[in-house]
Amino acid sequence: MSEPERLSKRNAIRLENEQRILSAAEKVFAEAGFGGATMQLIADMAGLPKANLHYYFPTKEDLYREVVRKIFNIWLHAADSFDNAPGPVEGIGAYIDAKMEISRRHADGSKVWASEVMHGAPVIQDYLETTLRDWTAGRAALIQRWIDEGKMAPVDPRHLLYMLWATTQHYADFGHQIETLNGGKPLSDKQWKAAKESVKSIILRGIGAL
Amino acid sequence: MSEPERLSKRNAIRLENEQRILSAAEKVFAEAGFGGATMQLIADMAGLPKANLHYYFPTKEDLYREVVRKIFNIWLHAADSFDNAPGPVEGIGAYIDAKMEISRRHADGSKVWASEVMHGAPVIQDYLETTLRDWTAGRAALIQRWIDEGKMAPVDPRHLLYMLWATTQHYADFGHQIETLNGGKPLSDKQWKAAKESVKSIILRGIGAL
DNA sequence: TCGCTTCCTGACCGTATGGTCAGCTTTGAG
DNA sequence: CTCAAAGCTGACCATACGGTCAGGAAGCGA
Repeated sequence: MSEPERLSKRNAIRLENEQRILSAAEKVFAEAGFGGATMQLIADMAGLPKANLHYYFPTKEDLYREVVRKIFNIWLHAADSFDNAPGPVEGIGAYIDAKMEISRRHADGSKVWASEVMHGAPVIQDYLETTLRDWTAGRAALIQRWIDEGKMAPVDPRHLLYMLWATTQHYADFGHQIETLNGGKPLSDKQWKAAKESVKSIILRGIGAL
Repeated sequence: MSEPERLSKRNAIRLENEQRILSAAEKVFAEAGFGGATMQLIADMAGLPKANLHYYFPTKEDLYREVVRKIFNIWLHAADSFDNAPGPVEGIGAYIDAKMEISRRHADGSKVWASEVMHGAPVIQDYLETTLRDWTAGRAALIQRWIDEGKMAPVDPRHLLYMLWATTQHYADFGHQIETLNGGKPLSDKQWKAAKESVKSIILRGIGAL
């Protein structure tokens, strides 16, 4: 995060293994939930002995917390799309694009995040009350400004944000359902593009920004 | 389901206990997920000895399956709002109302459903491939008809349906997040009404039906 | 009342899981 | 080259969990 990290063999090994473990954990937690996931399965998937997992992450909860933290940061970063936008069409449009891309590229992480929140956010409640609360207040204010400037219809900024989160996240969390309804096949590139366009056009028109 | 069920004391006891168990199970599964839920906890919450649970529902999976089936039926029933509607404003509007009400009244069930789908629908895959697929095809056709009749803009019916599911379900599944962002308090009656109106107005305007 | 069925439950069991640890190997600074 | 620190792991442990079962209590048709 801060230091450039001299790449000694030790550091390389550490990074490599942590990465393998986190990656495997994300998948297993997404597929089975926290309670259903087992350290043994994560270890197998990472190609390491179980005891080695506990060397890097002392407890299952520590590992889980790290996975959640990781996706939360990706999630927050998508907010950048919002900034420096002259109006809702660019800002919200870019945000939808970014979040749809996250749903596609980080489907497992998204599921872990959804699961965590659904179960009452036992390990990231503090993030919700600080970082997320601030983030939300900031964006709501920005949306309100756009409304005041006549760039969009007077909708409740909070509910608009919830709608953005819901619609984009849905393509990850309910991906299996969508896939089933798509004849059992994952959405193609073309279909993903169509999904993005659908969401954008309905919402942007819905808030009177088009 | 079929017989009027003579209400002998036995039947009464059976119904009462099954209800208590299903109700407790819904809550526990929603809070902890399938893997994290324990029969002991469900038993305690239902006020019955654990062995009694296994008398009514032989395995944890049997119990879980029943909980999922129950919410799925409620979910499907909301579809009735769609029917006999002269156009999208009435049909989709009523559907949003119905699904928002489900999110409010059956938040636990909604979470269980979401969890089930998120984890690949291990126990209700067949429902997705039959009942849900048919349901979706029917509604998509209805929406297409409305488009052809010029009652709304030409949007992709599938993605519109996904959007309806996502936005309404969000208020149940991510209820904890919304509550946190609402100062830690559940949405009031007034706020729920505002949520419904926000969703309806954005979507109906978004599909050019207003 | 009889006798069969349903309902109920404490005690028990096998297993899987999260986690520990002693002792090994590898790395790299001095 | 030395040796302390970091990395690694097979074997092990305590616990908690899903599920079983023998045997008792309650309901109820005849």
